[in-house]
Amino acid sequence: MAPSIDPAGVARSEFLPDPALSRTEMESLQRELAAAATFADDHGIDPAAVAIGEPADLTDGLPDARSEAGNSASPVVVGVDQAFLTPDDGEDRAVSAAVAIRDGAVIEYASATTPLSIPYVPGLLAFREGEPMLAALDGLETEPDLLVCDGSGRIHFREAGVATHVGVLLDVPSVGVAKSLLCGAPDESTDERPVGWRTPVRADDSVETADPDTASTIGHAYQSRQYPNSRRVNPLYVSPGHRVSPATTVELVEALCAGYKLPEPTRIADAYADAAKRDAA
DNA sequence: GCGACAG
DNA sequence: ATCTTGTCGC
Repeated sequence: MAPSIDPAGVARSEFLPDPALSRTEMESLQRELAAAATFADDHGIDPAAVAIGEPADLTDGLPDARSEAGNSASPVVVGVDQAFLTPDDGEDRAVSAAVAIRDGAVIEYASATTPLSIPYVPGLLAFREGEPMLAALDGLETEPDLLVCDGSGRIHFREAGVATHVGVLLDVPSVGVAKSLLCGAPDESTDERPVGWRTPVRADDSVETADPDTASTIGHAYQSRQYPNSRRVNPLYVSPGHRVSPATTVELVEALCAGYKLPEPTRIADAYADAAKRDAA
């Protein structure tokens, strides 16, 4: 019997990592996830409402979490990232970090350490890191209005990258932010572009488009940072995870970047994951 | 067979 | 992702 996806995420266990799953099985599960995903706006978040003006100062530790910070009516953006514990003997474990931000301030942190069941395989990242990410998100008291994941969403061979995988299982709007391109082709060369520049990333032969008629732009290359005289920073590759369109995805990421290459939610989650890893080690 | 590949 | 010091350039 074919697995079906419950919008509320009840069937999520079927889409979590399982050492017994074959590559082929994982790939077909991804096709189901892509079919269940929505690559159009269904969130009601105005990018301007989540814009972050000042970057967090991470030189002296993480910012304190203030649960009462910001306007309680403002959208909550949650950044998720991971670090890894690799003992010489024994199993690898993921240290997942989730950081909830509202009006530019951190209102909550949550982390989780989870054993990893399968190795990293390009295209199957979510089956390695999805479970750990969900574990950290489960520890959050705050309900996310938007998830910002490390890695791709729709920019994926089967249009089901980790941002889509997690977004669909939780049925929460999500976007994927990757530092390198998994597949697809940018419309223009991405070399030496100024901050704010963007170009569509279109599906190429390596992408199985669920909807050949409308699917062409699966994400964007977006230049979030550049140095004054040398143009050597690579762009970000952003793509819809779930319930966000490609165009809005770029707008949201642009609003969440505050001077650094990575959007603040993932930048802070990255620092938090490293700190949590230190404590665990 | 060769190439290419998020974290 | 991770192993790692200094170092070149904002």
